[in-house]
Amino acid sequence: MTPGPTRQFDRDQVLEKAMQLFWAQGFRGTGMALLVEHLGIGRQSLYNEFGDKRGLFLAALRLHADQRSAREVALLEAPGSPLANLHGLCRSWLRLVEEGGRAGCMLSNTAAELGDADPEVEEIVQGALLRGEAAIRGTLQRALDAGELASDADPGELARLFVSVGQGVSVLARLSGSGEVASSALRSLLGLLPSPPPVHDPSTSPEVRRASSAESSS
Amino acid sequence: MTPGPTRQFDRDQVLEKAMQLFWAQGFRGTGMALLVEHLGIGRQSLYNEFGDKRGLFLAALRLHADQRSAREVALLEAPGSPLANLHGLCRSWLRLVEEGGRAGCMLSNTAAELGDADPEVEEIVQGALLRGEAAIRGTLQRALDAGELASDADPGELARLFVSVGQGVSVLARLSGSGEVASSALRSLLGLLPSPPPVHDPSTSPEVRRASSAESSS
DNA sequence: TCGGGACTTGACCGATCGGTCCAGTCCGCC
DNA sequence: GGCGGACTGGACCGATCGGTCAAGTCCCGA
Repeated sequence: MTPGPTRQFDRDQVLEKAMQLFWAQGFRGTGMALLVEHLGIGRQSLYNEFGDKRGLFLAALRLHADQRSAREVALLEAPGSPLANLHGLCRSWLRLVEEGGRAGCMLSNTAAELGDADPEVEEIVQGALLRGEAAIRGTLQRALDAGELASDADPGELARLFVSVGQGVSVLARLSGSGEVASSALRSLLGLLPSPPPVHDPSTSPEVRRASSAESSS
Repeated sequence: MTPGPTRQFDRDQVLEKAMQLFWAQGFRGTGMALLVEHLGIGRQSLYNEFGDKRGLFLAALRLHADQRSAREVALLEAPGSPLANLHGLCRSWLRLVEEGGRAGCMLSNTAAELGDADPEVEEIVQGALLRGEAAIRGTLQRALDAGELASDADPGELARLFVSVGQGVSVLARLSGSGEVASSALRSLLGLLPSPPPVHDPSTSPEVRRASSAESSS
């Protein structure tokens, strides 16, 4: 139970690599041999640590879900205009499509591959999506309260639309030529929020830039 | 090359069953043994007919893509209000979620499982999505021309939003508790089309009624 | 009537799958 | 210094994978 005397691998690092492999190739598409080869951990140690392949996958999936939730919550609950934060979220999704190298989103990949086959997998994916939905809904609500949205907007339904588009975009991200479709969809989604981003205070990190506004931030 | 003398199986029927199995369980999740067991065809005949497992899968995927495209085009190009047809399309998606039994859409499942691994698979999926996008865009354009849409609506971007939502919804369909999210998203998507369904002639099913001004179609 | 070829059947193949066993190594602790 | 336990590496396991072989059956055309 204690870390043990001569552990030669870093659990977090192993899990991170496993996540990347499962993410790119799916559960069934990633064999133990390949995992052992790339994880920097012996086969037996792997089984000691995670039980079996499914245990490793679940741990990797939970890691991904947590990372993703944390990132989205951080984006959405950043100080400043809630509406601008929603734009930031969509931009981060877009970045995933354009730079993510065809990986898409591990949650949607997993749902598609194993969604109806493994209740525990399903629970993790569902939980992450629900957390995301709640965060988006909260942000929409704050935007509504701040008068940034049309007064008849429904944060609940809009949030679910956001989640669906996010999942759809990450499916499209797995196809080589669909980046344009995905970015178009995100643009369209943002376009239906009443007001374009009313914010770009220089205090936020300079990575959030749109081509439409001045881009020499530094 | 000719159909042969004593063929004991129906190719279309075999392909249909294969499609359902691959649809539900994916390519890697469906073994040859199970296929042979459920397809009503001997193992060797299967290989004679389709070459190998991948050949069978490609044929099944093409069948699915064609069926889907045909159904969507039929829905969208039906006589009557283009806007009403778009509503009909979303309703058909919703039906897939509610009654589809966690299958989702084979295109999105396949994209998630094999999207970046097999160019030919990718081409089929992409082609089907592009055909769907084009059909939706055309319908939106007709709706625009008929004055059913706000004059500043962009059919191209809206169509891509539709496609993305459709894919997203079919991912959510694979999770047990997400039917509500999916239906909410579709409702939200429809809600952003400027005018609620201007059609409900008593001949169509009366399930989609929103509190709005009754308007008889031409 | 009698090949010949399409089709079926089921045994069979090597490769790979996920998972286990075990001998050996190294460390902290008494 | 010696003991015990955590950890390692690699041989090894049965099961299953996708795919093939070969013998047998049946119909069509000559």
